[in-house]
Amino acid sequence: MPTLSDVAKVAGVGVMSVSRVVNGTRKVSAETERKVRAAIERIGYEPNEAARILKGQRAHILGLIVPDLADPFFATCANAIHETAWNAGYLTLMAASFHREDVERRETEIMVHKQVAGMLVIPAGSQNDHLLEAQRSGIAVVSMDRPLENLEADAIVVDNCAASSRATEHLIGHGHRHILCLANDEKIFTKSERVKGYSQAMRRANLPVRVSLVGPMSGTLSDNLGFALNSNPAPTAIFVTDDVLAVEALREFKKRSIKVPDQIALVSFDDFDAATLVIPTITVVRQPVVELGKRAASVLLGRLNDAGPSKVSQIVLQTELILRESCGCGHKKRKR
Amino acid sequence: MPTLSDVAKVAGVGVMSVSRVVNGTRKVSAETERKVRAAIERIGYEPNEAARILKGQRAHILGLIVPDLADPFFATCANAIHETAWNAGYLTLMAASFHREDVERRETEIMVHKQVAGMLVIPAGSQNDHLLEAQRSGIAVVSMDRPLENLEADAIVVDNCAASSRATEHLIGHGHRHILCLANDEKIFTKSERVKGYSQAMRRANLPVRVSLVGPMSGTLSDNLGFALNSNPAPTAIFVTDDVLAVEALREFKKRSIKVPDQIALVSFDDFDAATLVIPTITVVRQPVVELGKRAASVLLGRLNDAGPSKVSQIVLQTELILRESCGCGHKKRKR
DNA sequence: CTGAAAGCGCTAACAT
DNA sequence: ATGTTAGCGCTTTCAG
Repeated sequence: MPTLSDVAKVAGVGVMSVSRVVNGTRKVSAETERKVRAAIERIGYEPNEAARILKGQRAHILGLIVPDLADPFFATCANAIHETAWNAGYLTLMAASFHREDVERRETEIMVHKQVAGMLVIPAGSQNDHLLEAQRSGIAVVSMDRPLENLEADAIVVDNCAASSRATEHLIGHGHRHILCLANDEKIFTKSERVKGYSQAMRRANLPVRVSLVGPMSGTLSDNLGFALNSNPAPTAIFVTDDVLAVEALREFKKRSIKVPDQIALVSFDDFDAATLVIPTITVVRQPVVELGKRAASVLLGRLNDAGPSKVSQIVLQTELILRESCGCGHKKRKR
Repeated sequence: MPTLSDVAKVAGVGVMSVSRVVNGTRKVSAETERKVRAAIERIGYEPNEAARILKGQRAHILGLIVPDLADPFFATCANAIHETAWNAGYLTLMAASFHREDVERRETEIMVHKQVAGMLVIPAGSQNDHLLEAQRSGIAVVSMDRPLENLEADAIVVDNCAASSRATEHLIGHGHRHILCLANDEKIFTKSERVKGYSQAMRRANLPVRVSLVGPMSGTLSDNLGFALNSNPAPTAIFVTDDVLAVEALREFKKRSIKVPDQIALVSFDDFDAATLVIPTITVVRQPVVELGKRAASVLLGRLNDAGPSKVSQIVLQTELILRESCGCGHKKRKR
């Protein structure tokens, strides 16, 4: 591996001239620059990042922490971030917090210690002082999908609330008056925003708000759905706050031989492969996942270049309601 | 950030004693060790990796390159690798090659330059001299999913061929004699192994081998499937070499109102969410994705610890044939 | 505009 | 068993 002084020797100049050319730090005579560039080219010099970091510079690496790298939503996001970063000359150090705040904290500390240039996080919890710490040590932090509460940082989020209202209103538009909202009982920002959006839409239409929570504390989906369907008046439509839950609900309907959308209409958050394969196809809210990642990376990269710490931005991305059959749209008149 | 000499000062010993305690390089008196550990604890010292790297050591980072981080197969694998590496004290620098050999090459170079401890690769192409280069510079390389041709390296692969034979034989067992193999026309190791496995099974049973290739050079799935179905004798069963293709094929059958498995039976490679949601549910070959990642990471981590360069290993993982309805199993007698 | 020297934090090699 | 010195490749500082 050729070093900077190797270049200097070959070019017949001092090491600092080489350093200045490489970094564009200061004016160098055209003649010197030419010689240096030629020498670099000739011996194939690439700056040693470890030495730069030792001198206090930051690595050309972005840190990314998501709850689970195997989750399609996060994976798609991570891929988009990697691509954007790569095009700007950065690699991405990715980590999964496994939905655990303590793991996220330790990973953050290590990344800070490794002098990453900036961090992108989909935070697992609400206690985010480790990110504050990172910011204090001069690392730009951008949060995605969920805003950071106790900390001023750029955030890119999706308008979960408006999207859920729109989806709910669509069901109302189909004439439904008893619409159940099926959600997980986890306290996750995106999920509670979705329940909120549903509730607001129902209240605006003077319809009864009925939320059925599923989870370790609230019982199984099968049980809860059973109660709801046997209640009076029984819901004629259902809004599900995520794809995993939607898939489970569909299995349940299949098991109970309940016909969608005739007996019960359904709209789900998150688009998923199976949504266009099952009969009926499922109407969903599609999130701009790739854009979420790309924008987050762009914002972060922007911060790295601007020295001036401009005001933090909160970007809210809009969703798309993909109308298919499960909501009652589409004239599926063929008998089967 | 406290440094090694800070620790030395606090502990009242020389820097080397501290270094020795931290790295366990050599014997240190119990007394010294105690003092050093206390000092480290007190001022919260953590070794500076940049300085270590500058001295020629390797980073506590594994490099991972897969064709596409958003692909569920690769993402699951990446997640498993990250977890295994994390438990061993390593972070993972992940990159997507976007199925391009030149990108993979550049990413490899950068990772080598960053002094990663080892590399895990699902190679995008067959020209793998960049990985050879990495090996030469002392970095352990492990390939996954696809073996490396012109290079001696540990490899963890799935027995695509045997799995495909077994799937095909299952269809034969159902009495099918005309079985079509539907595959992509890309020249990817795993995919051609699957076609091979199908072909071998057919030949062993003295049945005609019929492979229908789909892709930019070979025409659309819709067209090719159309030809095949209109041929004489028409296939009564179909073996699909991956989930994406299976999903497309199912859409096509749905469009043409062809009933699975009555008119045509189907078995697919790769398990996928929708496989249990559609009617009928789809029989698939399930790959041990998580194990693939975990084993690959373990093998790599093993190499980092053993100084002795033992013989390269090739681990072949077995698959599971998940019997569902699309192959003709399961007595779906209820009329619908 | 350019160069020489000092030192970032660490460890290999040499002293003690 | 322990301490001292030199230097990894780079940039900051200070002279020229």
